[in-house]
Amino acid sequence: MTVDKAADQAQIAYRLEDQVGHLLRRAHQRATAIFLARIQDTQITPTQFAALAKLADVGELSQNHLGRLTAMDPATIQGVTRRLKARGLITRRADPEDGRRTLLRLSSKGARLAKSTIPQGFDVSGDILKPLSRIEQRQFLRLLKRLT
Amino acid sequence: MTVDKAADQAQIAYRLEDQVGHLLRRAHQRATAIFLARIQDTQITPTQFAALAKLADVGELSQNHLGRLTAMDPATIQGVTRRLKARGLITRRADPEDGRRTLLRLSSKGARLAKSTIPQGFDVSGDILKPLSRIEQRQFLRLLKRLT
DNA sequence: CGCTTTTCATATGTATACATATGATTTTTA
DNA sequence: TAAAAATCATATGTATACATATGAAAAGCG
Repeated sequence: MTVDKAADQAQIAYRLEDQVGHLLRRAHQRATAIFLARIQDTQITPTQFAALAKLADVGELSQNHLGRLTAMDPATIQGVTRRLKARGLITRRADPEDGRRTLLRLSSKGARLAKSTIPQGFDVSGDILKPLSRIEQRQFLRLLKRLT
Repeated sequence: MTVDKAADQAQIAYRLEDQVGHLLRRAHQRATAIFLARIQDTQITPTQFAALAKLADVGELSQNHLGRLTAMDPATIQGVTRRLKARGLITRRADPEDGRRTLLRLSSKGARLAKSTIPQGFDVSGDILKPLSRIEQRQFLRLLKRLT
């Protein structure tokens, strides 16, 4: 509102380069590129990695529950888990207590991959934040968390 | 390196929720959702809006140049401009000075849409940053720009 | 000037991301 | 407890995002 008025009154130009949405999109592109460069030998994507890491952490989960924990809607997590299953990284079974649910867990192959890849996840985060000082990194993460 | 070592030695868990890549992905999802909620009547996406805003700012541009200015690779900007053209929001012509290039500009309809929508772009940015104080917003933008 | 390299736009294929619809199942509620 | 509402997984369609390949055209260079 105030911003809008100011833009009208003072003829402030809309500079795409200064808009937070555009900057978030670019930062996300860069983060994805850094991830893929680091992890490339496993042919795993950031979202697939997120699913594996969460399963490694929590154990068995229903598909939609895993989606919620990794910020993927049902349609997206369905595709991600389908590809992980096709690669033999996870196993599926019907939930004996809820006929709607499918329970997912890491296969032994998936568990091995998670174990060997998760350390690289720390490196990826370090690379992404490398342009900032340690103090700035903490500041940034603190603020970023409030915008999710 | 140091982070990695610390993780190995102290058994620091990999918490997806704390990783900057995951947070950037979620923040981008939220930003997109806020944009779409604000702009929904025009049926314009954030990237389409970025292209329109840039054309409104600069005037005529080659397709790949527009892509560079809006952070889209050639394949992506091709799809975006194809859809904008299909909706009559931009016009295309061959570059008389370079046979490889296609020059793009806003149609009168596209110019009208840009003019009426850009003010809402400020509101979108404001909504995205709303969880932060004014000072935190400036801090965040300053740091975010260095991670693009 | 000819040849190599680069750039441009397009095309194809894979992978998110999400809206919407569907059928099965569970939970809620009247 | 029967009907309504919600949840789960799947399916379809549109839109980024990018790798890779292609043919045309321009730029670089020896």
